[in-house]
Amino acid sequence: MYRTHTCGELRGTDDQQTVTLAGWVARVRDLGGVIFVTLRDRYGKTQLVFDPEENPELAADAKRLRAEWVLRVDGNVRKRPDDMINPKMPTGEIEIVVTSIEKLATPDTPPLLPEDEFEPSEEHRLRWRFLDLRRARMQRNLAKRHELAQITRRYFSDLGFMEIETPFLTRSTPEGARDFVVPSRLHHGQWYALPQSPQTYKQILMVAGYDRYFQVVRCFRDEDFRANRQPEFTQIDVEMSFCDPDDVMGVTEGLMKKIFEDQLNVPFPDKVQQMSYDEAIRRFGSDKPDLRFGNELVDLTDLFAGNGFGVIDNTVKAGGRVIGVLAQGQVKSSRKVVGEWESFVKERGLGGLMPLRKVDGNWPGPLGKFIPESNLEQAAELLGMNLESDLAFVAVAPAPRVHEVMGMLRLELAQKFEWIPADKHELLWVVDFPLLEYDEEAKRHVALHHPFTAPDPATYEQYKDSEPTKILSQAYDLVWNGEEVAGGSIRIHDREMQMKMFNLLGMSEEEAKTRFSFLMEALEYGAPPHGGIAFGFDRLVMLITGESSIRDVIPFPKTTQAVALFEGAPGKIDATQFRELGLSPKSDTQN
RNA sequence: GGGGCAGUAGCUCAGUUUGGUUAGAGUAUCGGCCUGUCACGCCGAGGGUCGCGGGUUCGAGUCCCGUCUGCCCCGCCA
Repeated sequence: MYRTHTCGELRGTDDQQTVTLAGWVARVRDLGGVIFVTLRDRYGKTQLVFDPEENPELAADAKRLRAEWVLRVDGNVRKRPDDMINPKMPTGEIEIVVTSIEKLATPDTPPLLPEDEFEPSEEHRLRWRFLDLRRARMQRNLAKRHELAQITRRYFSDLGFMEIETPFLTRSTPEGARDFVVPSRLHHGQWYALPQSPQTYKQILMVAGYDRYFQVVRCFRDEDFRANRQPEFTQIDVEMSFCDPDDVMGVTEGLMKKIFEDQLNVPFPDKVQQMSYDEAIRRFGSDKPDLRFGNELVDLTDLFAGNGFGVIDNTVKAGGRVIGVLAQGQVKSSRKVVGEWESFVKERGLGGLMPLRKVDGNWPGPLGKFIPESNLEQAAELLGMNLESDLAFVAVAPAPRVHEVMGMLRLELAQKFEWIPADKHELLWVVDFPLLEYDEEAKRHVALHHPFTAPDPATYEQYKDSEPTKILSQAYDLVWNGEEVAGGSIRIHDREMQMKMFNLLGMSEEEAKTRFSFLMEALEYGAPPHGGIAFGFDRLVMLITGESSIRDVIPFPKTTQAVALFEGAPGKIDATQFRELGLSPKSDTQN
């Protein structure tokens, strides 16, 4: 038998028991006589003791133990004297008086010590992932990940949802992110694509009558990566038939309530507030506003325009807006610091940033030069400024870019000056998204959500032929502390409507039929009204564990260059593989 | 695609501003001492392609150019 107990379970009440433990050597503390060894497994750590007076041979052997050796030990549980209890360890009341050791593996010095005090670079951690994953924090994170998957499956199953798998080898579809593609060996010149999400499959499952579907599923997108964006990531994918947005939102809130109450011990709001996309952009410059702090954007256009300030007047005439944001307590910011904030917005496409503040009874800077004092005072009032202590930043630029950038500034200021309370949780639904936006580069409309999102009927009728970007959609995003944790919509279930949507996206009937044949076909044969949502599973786990990087909740993540440092992917393939696939490598990429 | 930061001992970092003797510290490793530690402590030793390539210079970890890797931001990501 390798073990009778794990390294995390023995307590004072187990005193005198004969036990066998197995695990990794975390530390050896050789005091010259008595030797302590901390043994680790994923359940915890337990202290082993070797006393040379009781067993000199065994103690001599224990002296030679090294970090990360794998041991099986027999021994007796001994309750520690009161003054030697380690209150920081769950097993701190006891230790094991070892009677025999079996060394199951005696590795050389490892390149990384998986103890919390050592924090190697991320590159190193990813290169030696199997060692890094031994650390307690990573084991806790992956345990939380497992737990959330279990909660999810239980929750949806109890509500009558079925988990149904959908293919990973599917066909490439236009719209949306770039596909990862896989060459076909049996059909040279043909390619599979890995799904960006199971979107079309879950809609087809609705047509097939599986009226409540969910799946914890991997999705793949070949775009440029960032913090918290991986080429493959996991979604909790949900779809239901005969539902309106409230049904989907209700089901979504139910899972969030479980997460809040059972995982975070945070009360869940009776009613999750809703905010329109338009309002979110106007007030926070973002479609995922962080409501944990104020400093809302304030539109100062009416106060500042028309006073002979050229930049403002000209920009406003061309449709721009003047937007201000409060920076409390910052009235004394130096010219240099203000300049740094200006660089921040300039890097994001604004022309400049003007400080608004009163110093020694004057309003320094360009605003004070052109804008009447009463208007400046009204602006300060609207921004909620305390003129003794506060500063505000003002920018003028075309909307909505000015809102977006000032929203980024708001977040950056909040982070820098620590305005966000650590224990606060703010949830909201963002609704009434535009259905379409105009893509200047492609010279056509593109779907804001995806091309299967149902339009809001009223605005559709009103604007379909005149101003399609004013059509709203039946989409909804759940935002938690400024992070989008779930997003979904009611889908188009009518073939004609779907065809009109493709037309709005600049696709001909023929094109739509070819590219979305299977969906169009399904919509022809009795599609129920349906809708759904998808949660970003990795992000949820990150928020639950309190981690700040998605990579710390994914066992084998990729770098921002989409490289797997541990396995070494992507890698070359050999000439035979090329031949079988009917492909010929460019000379410089062949082995 | 654009920008920022970083790369020095197995690991984490200092040294780069202002070029100049033998590149340091902590930790890990090895040796010695130590009987109640829990990041044990003390003494000592070994350990370096200063990411890589080129350039400037009498002399480069330090300055210049290029390049690779990691992280972060903008764009992108329905």
